[in-house]
Amino acid sequence: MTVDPRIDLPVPQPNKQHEALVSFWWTSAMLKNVSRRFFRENYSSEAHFNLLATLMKSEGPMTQNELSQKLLVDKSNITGLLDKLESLGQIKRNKVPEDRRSYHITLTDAGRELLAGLDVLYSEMVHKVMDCFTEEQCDQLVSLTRKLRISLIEHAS
Amino acid sequence: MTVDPRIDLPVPQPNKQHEALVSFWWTSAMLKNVSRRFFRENYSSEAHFNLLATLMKSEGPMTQNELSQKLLVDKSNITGLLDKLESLGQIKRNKVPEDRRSYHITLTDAGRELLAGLDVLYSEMVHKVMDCFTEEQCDQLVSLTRKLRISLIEHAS
DNA sequence: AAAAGATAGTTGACAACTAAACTGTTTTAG
DNA sequence: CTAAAACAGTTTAGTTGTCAACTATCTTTT
Repeated sequence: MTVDPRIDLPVPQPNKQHEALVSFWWTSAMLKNVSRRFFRENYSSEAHFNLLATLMKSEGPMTQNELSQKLLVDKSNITGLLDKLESLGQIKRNKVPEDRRSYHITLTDAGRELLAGLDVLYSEMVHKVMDCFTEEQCDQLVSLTRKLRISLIEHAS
Repeated sequence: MTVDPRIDLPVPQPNKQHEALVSFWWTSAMLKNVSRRFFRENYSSEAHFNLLATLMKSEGPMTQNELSQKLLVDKSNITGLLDKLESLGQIKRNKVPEDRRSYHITLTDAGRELLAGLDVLYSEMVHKVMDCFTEEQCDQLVSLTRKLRISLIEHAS
């Protein structure tokens, strides 16, 4: 029984700041891989789930541009994603009378049902993964990552 | 002067565990975007830099398989990446006498020079982004992300 | 020593994403 | 009021990555 080599960083870092950022990056690569496999097993994808969930939880309809900003992806990506989901009958593009350039995107019943199913599995997964974190640790993680977001926006946007 | 909408999470989360994981995910998406732009401005990419840096810091030569595991990407991805870097004269594939299936990958002088240049800019960037974190906060981030890696390996691999 | 299985790397098909150029529509400024 | 600028969404081309099937080599089992 050996220790998984992915637990510790691939190379030593020159100082604590580097170490913290690389540790974060490294973990996010792992989360990405886990997440890809999880959604793949459930015949979906991270982008798909996030899109449906964002639509579900938004108050009022969203435009593609708003979705693009919320989801931190390029708007051209949203176009393609919505094309697919529309053809699967999970969302609808509704013309906006006040602005003929835009669409209001809404979930169909099929979209809502699919999301409901995925949400159960997703919540189970989150619970399993995060169960070893105390409330205080969760709070710390939220606050540290929020700090990092602010810094990223400030120094690199 | 309004607050950047990317600071706070796109949708409210049902509990602290969800919030922590989503906050982490969200931040990692931002870091990814920042990182892509940073390396693109410097005529490189995250994958490119990570590969060179990993080779540089390894003791002894590495095989493609080892690189693939260190970098958490598929081995076929390493093949393509190395093809490009080899054609740019930044790395060399050296036949391994003891195992004729493998190559030992080494940096060329050109590769080392490029990396040295990138490393300066990268370190500046890390310093700028992480300067608002105290040592203690860096430690916390390292320890929380390490914990998350362990949990991800345990519950989802 | 031979057959079966594992491993290193490559290939090809594909998925997810970006960026830049484009179309059509709306807003703003002279 | 009209020209210029900004904006929403699409298209196209290119990048980065996966996965599965494949070749060649090495290891294990018997």
